[in-house]
Amino acid sequence: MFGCVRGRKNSREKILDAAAELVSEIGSGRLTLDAVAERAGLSKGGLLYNFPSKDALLQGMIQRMIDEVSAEKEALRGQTAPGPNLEARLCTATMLNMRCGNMREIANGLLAASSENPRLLEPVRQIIKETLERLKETSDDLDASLLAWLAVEGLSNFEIHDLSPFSEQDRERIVASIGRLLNKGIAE
Amino acid sequence: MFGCVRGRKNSREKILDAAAELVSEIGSGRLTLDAVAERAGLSKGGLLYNFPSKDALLQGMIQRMIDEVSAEKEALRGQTAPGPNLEARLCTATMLNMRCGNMREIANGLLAASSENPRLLEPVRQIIKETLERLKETSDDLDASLLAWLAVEGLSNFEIHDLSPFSEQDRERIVASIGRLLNKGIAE
DNA sequence: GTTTATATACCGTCTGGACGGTAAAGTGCA
DNA sequence: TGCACTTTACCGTCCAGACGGTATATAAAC
Repeated sequence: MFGCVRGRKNSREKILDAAAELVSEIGSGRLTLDAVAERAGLSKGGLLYNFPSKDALLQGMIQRMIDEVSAEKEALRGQTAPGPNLEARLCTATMLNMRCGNMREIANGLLAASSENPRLLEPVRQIIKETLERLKETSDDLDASLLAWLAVEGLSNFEIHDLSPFSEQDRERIVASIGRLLNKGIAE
Repeated sequence: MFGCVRGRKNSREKILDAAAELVSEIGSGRLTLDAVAERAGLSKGGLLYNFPSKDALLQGMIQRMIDEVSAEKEALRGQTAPGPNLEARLCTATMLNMRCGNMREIANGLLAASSENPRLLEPVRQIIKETLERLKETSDDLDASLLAWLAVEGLSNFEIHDLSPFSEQDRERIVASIGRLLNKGIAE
């Protein structure tokens, strides 16, 4: 076909998958190059060829997360009904949707990065800043948008750390009330 | 005088202080026993006498955090005006108050623990579960209480990771709207 | 009240393994 | 043949924990 099948692209993806899996299995602090290499079906040398250092690997993980989240968000943008606080509804829906599947991996990767080297979170910081700016520009009810955003962040954080005390019903109720908040705002 | 000045009680506190400081200085993943010992003005052997393993140290850090937060909360209980959703107002105020000072240390310790060994978060999980139960039992407006709680969690998480995009004004505005949410609920 | 015994608190060194990273030697496609 | 990619073999450092030892305090025995 086109390009090399055992090419760099392919290995990189396999490595990032392996790293993400491992982080959610054994915890962010225990991620080692040896383990990633083995899981990815590659020698350590091969891993270090693709990512010349552990920092580079973590950076790669973060970048992929960012890309995935923003892809998910843009995908949702197409299917979201118009209405008030559109941007906030997109942000919250994106996070809430990704729960099953890669959400856990994503945020665990962030943890891995920040426990190893907080500076790696810089791109994330940037995204968050931009998100706030967009919310400020476009929200019909900024208070509601910010609260909804933060609540979803809080919920996600609970779920990431396996700290969530909520039943499925609880969660649905919360999601619904976030929706109400974004549609109707705070009372008075 | 009385007793030993270099008693266990004293050393344990010094060690926990040192560990908390270090975590917020160098990051949760880089905490080593040697560094803690040196910072605490103690040999490594002495450290390991007080906390027989690194796990035990992390556990100690978590327990102290829990105790501090709950003390802060009870202190606030005395000075909080009666009104709707009292428990939620206490939870949120506790978190929001502790920001300057030990809040950062506290949550960084949690990070250290969870990056090293996620099981250490079990006591925290328990606290969260209990908090939810109390909120369910006592809230006048459970939806508002949960949203407020989660929003504060989200905000705290941003601040912990140095990810908060909010200016001081932004933050005040958010705190105010959380207050309004708890007092007046979601519209309609 | 002095000796003996035991507990408490701490020190400093050592070691074995883990882990990040390097470098030379293949492998196979263009 | 050269280039992209990978393996194998290795190095050096860091670090948790073990261990043997010390000094002070408390208690018990005589």
